[in-house]
Amino acid sequence: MVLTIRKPEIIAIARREGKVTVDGLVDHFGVTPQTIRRDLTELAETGELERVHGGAILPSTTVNIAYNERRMLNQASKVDIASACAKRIPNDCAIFLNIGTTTEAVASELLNHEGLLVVTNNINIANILSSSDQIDVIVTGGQLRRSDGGLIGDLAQNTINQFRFDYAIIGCSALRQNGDLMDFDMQEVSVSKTIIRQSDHVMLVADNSKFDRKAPAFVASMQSISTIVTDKSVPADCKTQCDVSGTDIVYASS
Amino acid sequence: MVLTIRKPEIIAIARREGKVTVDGLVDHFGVTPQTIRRDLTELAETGELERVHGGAILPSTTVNIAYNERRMLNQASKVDIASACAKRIPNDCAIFLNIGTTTEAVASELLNHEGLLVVTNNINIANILSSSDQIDVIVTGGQLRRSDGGLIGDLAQNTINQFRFDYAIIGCSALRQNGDLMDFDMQEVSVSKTIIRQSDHVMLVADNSKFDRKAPAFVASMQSISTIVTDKSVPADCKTQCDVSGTDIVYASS
DNA sequence: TAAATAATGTTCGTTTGTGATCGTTATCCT
DNA sequence: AGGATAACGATCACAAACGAACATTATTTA
Repeated sequence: MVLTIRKPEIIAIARREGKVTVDGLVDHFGVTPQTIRRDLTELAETGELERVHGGAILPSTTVNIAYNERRMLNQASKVDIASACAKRIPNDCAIFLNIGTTTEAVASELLNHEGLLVVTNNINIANILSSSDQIDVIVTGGQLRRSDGGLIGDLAQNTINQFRFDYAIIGCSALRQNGDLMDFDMQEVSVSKTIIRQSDHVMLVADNSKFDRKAPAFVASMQSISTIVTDKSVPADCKTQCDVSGTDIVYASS
Repeated sequence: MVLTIRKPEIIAIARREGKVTVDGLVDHFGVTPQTIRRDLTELAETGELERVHGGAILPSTTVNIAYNERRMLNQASKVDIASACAKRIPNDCAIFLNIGTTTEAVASELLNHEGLLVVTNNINIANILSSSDQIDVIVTGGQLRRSDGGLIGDLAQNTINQFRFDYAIIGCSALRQNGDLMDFDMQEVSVSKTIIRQSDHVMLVADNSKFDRKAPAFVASMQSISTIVTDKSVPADCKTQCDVSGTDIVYASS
């Protein structure tokens, strides 16, 4: 057993991207392929990764493939956004993390925070955060939606109602030009509304693609949002709306 | 103790960056590599960091390793027991799966059942069952216990109270010779009691090692158990008690 | 202030992770 | 299918990192 200093970062990349390549890690760490191969072999021996030709992947049992692919969408933007979001969250506070791939990225970025109480209705986030002993995780109950690991239904909502949060990190399916948050799923809408009501600061994490999408159900207007963290410049209409409602806009950069 | 000033800062850096290097700390503190090595060695001895060549990393995996080892204990017996248990559970019914490595094994064996509604307070079980589209999974809320993926606290109990189960599959920390189920954790005891109260059939899964153990908290007597699934023959006292209370004994065989 | 103790720096022999080479094996492409 | 190409694991040499022992400096205590 050798335990290299690169191990945690390799695991983090694998968690984030679902896989790692030898070449990618060579570029990332500036070492030879041989060294990376040794690292991956070790990680495979301890069962933390599964070795494949050219790299390694997450152990197959834990991953939902369709979901994992969606997770890869705009991966780079999501990580940037998540990182910017995590930087604005202090230690020792109570936060809620909602369903969504971007909020999952935020969870990963929060792993080095201390003294957090995190409530979530996303079982993937619970899995991610369970590796930190500095973070108390509370899971809302609810029916498990296999497509994305979300917990939905009355149970979730009732649980959320019992808490007050310093920060809520939420995503949305789509953002209208006027800054309205929209979603596909009615059940999620009522959960999101509850979260917003119970939180001092509401941070919306949304990459640029949300502006091109449509979704039927109204969640909230920009007025409810304290901060929006995104990757590229937001449409003018939305920016105006943010000014009116006093919403901070944070642009993530890599 | 040598480290008075640098220790908290080293830990802080490690938490923030996921790792520390000897060189980096040398620059940071303006001391010699040897001093840093001494610091890191001490931090490693107290388990606060894990030493690697060139620096140190966070010991993030320790909890999971401990649990994984426990899961492997008596693995063969557990699979046998789980298989026998799963065979006695029909399709299209509502069941509860409690915290425990053996109940996790049962979850794996249930993957080919159809039309099940499974409620669980074990996040690992939720992960396992999420790969079947024939099983509806409901997760109780609660605080996530990192050591075993259990969800505990009032939230869990309140959720369970809202359901009635055809079958409950429960484990226990120890079984007394007279057939009393015992547990280590008071919080789990009250959850288990609730489960038993809400279920038509209660199946206890317990490998033989439970008879050799002691645990302080009383969960239930054999009278509450409909079926006990185990691997080897149970002690005479316990068997008598089963006869009295009408508890079926099922011996798993591979 | 002097003695005692702890912390840090220095030196040196030892360990070990890394890179290079090479023969083998898996994957890709026609 | 079968050759081309890339990835792989084993082995070895080397340099960096390591720990032990001792010297030196800071800090505490009497």
